[in-house]
Amino acid sequence: MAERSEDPTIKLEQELRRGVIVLATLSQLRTAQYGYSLRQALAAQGMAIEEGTLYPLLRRLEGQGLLASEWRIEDGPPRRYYTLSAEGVKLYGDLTASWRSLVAIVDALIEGDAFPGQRASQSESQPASPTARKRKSTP
Amino acid sequence: MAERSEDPTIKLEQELRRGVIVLATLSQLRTAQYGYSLRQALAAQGMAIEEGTLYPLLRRLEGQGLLASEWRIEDGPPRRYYTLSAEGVKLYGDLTASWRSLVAIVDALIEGDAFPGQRASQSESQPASPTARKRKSTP
DNA sequence: TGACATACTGTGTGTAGCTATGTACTGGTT
DNA sequence: AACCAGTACATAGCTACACACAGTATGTCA
Repeated sequence: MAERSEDPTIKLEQELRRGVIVLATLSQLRTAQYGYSLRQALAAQGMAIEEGTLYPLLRRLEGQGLLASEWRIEDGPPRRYYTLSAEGVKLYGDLTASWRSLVAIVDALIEGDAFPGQRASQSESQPASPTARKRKSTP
Repeated sequence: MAERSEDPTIKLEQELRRGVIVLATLSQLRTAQYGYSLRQALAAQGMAIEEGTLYPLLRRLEGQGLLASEWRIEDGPPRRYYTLSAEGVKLYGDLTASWRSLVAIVDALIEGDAFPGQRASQSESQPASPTARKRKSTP
């Protein structure tokens, strides 16, 4: 035995969260924050991120020119504060738009054919025909 | 050896989509489908998935006991039809719930402190987390 | 007979989160 | 002073996975 991680639910939920980690991070960096406070702020809102994930992420985003950082000395130890760069602001806007359209698509998919129990919001826009797609007209 | 998109936007949007691929796939398998038709159905609803992604995914999910499959011979070539197993149905329910709570969290984050541009006013779907956001860590 | 769409399989690669660990400073307690 | 917990950042190895880029084979139509 000793079969670990045979519960796919956890892994898949992690995968779900994985995609939005960057978006969540950027959303908090509209005001300057340092890693530790950022992590606490995210956790307080239900979006916990491990240190080993967050710190490399911040450096990666900075390396891509999306964040700017600087060391600041206050009373405590030196802290590296991160903020969105101009490029980061633009990307954040793009990502937000992508997020909204993705939510619309997925919501439509999971409510596609009636599923009892719960409903989330409106989903009207898809005239998707369930059958009759055997033929594809191509230019 | 082709350097693909140095544009981080593309990559990050891919990461966004990555998490929901399983959820989208499962949502369509409440009725039996084979890979190719599944792929077309998803693409028709705005959720295109590459073959090299979808087929291994289906086998992986089957290996985890979430899907059941069988070959069927009809007029065309043999097709492997997939459907949700009992376990898959349960996981699909769990994942859907996770998805909804994630959407609520992320929506709260990106609307956290007013950002000009666009807003999604009618997305008050979940009364899930009336948490005290606007947390500000001030040392 | 070719050309193309259909339908599935396989391999390689790059990205990236998670766990675990290391380093260093701070403030409080004994 | 020595210790320890919390703060704050960093790195290494492991793992999972989406995608590109092939292949293989069948069906249909000009």
